[in-house]
Amino acid sequence: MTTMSESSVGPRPRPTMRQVAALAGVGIKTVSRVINGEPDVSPATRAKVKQAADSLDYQPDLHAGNLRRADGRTKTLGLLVGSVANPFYGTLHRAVEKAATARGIAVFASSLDDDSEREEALVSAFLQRRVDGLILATVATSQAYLAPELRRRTPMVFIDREPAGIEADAVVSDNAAGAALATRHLLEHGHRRIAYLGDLDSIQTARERRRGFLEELGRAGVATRDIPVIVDLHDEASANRAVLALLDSPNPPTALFTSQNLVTIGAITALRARALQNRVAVVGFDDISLADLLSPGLSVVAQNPQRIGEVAAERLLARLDGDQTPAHPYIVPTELIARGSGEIGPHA
Amino acid sequence: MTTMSESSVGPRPRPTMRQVAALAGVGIKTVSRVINGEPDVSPATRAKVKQAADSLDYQPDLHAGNLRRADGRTKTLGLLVGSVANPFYGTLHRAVEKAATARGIAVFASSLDDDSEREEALVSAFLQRRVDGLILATVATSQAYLAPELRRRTPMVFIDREPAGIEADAVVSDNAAGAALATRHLLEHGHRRIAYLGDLDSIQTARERRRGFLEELGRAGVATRDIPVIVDLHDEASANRAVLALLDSPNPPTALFTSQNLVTIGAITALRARALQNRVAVVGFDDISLADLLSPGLSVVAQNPQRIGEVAAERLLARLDGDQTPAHPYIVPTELIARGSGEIGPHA
DNA sequence: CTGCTTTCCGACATCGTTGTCACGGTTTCA
DNA sequence: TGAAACCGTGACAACGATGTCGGAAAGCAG
Repeated sequence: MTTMSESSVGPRPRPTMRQVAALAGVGIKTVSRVINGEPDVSPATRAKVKQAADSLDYQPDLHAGNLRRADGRTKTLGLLVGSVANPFYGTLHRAVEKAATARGIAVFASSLDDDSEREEALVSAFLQRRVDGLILATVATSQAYLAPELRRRTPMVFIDREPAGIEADAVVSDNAAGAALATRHLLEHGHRRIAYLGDLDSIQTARERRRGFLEELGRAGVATRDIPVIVDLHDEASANRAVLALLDSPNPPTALFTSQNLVTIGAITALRARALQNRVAVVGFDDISLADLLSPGLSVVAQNPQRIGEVAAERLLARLDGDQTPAHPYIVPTELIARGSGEIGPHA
Repeated sequence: MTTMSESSVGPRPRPTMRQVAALAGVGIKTVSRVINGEPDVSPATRAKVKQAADSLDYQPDLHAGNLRRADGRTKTLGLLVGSVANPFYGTLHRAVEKAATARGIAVFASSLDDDSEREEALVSAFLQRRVDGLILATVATSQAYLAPELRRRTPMVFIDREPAGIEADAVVSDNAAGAALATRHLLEHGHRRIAYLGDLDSIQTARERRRGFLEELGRAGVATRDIPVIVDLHDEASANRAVLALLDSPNPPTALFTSQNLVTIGAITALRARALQNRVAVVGFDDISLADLLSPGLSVVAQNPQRIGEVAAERLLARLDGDQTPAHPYIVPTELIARGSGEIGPHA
């Protein structure tokens, strides 16, 4: 008895075009034409087919169609970022998604978490799903493994870091110029003893920022001999320790340039621990939400993740549309936002 | 002349199993066996095939295989969130992704942006790509349109808000209890005139939070007649204005309960504008990064987006593994984090 | 050497869709 | 009035893989 009632509401298999065709009393190709909005179907037939499809809740199988379709496009794109939980990449992801969705393209997103081991596996997962293009924030030392895919004309845009071992479009912040901007700002406020607190030196962007910092000091004629340059800080705790050590040293810096979010936060915490947040200047690389509500407000060199995402998506879509211009890097400018902490003068 | 050199490095078409088979001198089915690690292939043949596949950079087409495969699984899952740029959903996304990737499942993510018009279209895009399951933070007033899909046994887990019009698993924060928690905290610190600042009343979770607030006041025997309850605030600016108006009123509140991130920030900004941040207590719903670096530190009722993502993924994967238990809601507890702003006593 | 398993492998149909083509029926035009 | 053009439609192969099944070769017992 339950059998009967169950079978009446039980799981209906997902309908195929063939079943829609049978219900509408037409050939399968006609259904295909109606579903895809192709011409040469009489209005009456069209209506019949639409009704049949609706009554069965028919959803065409995009991938089956793709198998046969001439252009072979899956209307799908792969996005590899550091972590989808990182607001920087979240904003970037949103921008990419916006451009993609406008063209009916769905986005696969994956997090790399600085694990170069996973990079190739995740890309392979995208490729097996036949994405139309890739947007990649890579971390491995070389992207040469992508060369065959590049030869197959799979559009590929690198973000955040430039690729090594292959030639492909890249959209990156101007890390060196941004760091120089921050440095000049501190110099202009009278600082000479500016400490540099950097991320892992294995990261290309981290090295770029350090280079920008040192070069700006050089341009200003400041001897870099006595400048504390500390690298390989990758989290809040290590940055905190490093800054405390600096502050407690015989000749502490009058200003800090922190090259990354977590380092910045660790540094601020350390300054507060010594009640020096209003006496030691800080400029951080990368904006932080609520930075303006801190006291003093946090001055930063802000990247523009939204713009990076927009440009990357624009490049990828252009390639998909047949753009054959040579690959080259796109630089997205950074911007100095003064909120207080960077405008503190030097105190003996 | 260029023709020759170009053809040698020119784009090679993506190889198929058939081509790997030809190169290895075996049948196509044997290649299939090797690629999928099936038994009954001699080690010698296996090696030959592997080498051929490598030399062609063969990547199997997951979707073509899927068409024929018995279980019909695409190893793909759809995640619909408010916005991938929102850190709350970013964290949740990361947790879902982690569980999925561990099983070789890729994640499609899409942002809804409170646009109920897009909801059905985005779900349809997922369905046409034959995702194995859905995790959805919905916004439309009814999810009845998903009933046919539910009958087809497509696993589906709702997050953040419970679905309307159908029965399905849901993983949500305990909004009412969390609001009550915040309210009790303020009551215990002696406040009686607590203003409520809420999000759009059309949002289910916002209504729940308001209910929790009012019920807790009721339990404490506080007359709600004179309690300012302001709703339909959805951004920083409107919250700011509302709080300024309250502070300038004849009988201003001694404490604020803000029901959402942006509202909280708008409220804090308003308090600072009147230099009252150390005299009027605030507890916000939802944690904010850097909340502990503000002065006073911001007390909040924190949700646990990571846990929500974990539970949602666990439920979905269990359903994929055949779990048939009846659908029901899972409640993820909230937590009060005291950092200062919520512990300010009432000032006349 | 025969007959039986076991091992390894490939021919073939098939998954759900689209591209090609041919067919019957109107309409149009010289 | 006949040919040509067009419209609406469906039969069929094909896309790249996997499931089924049968068969050749090798191993083994009698």
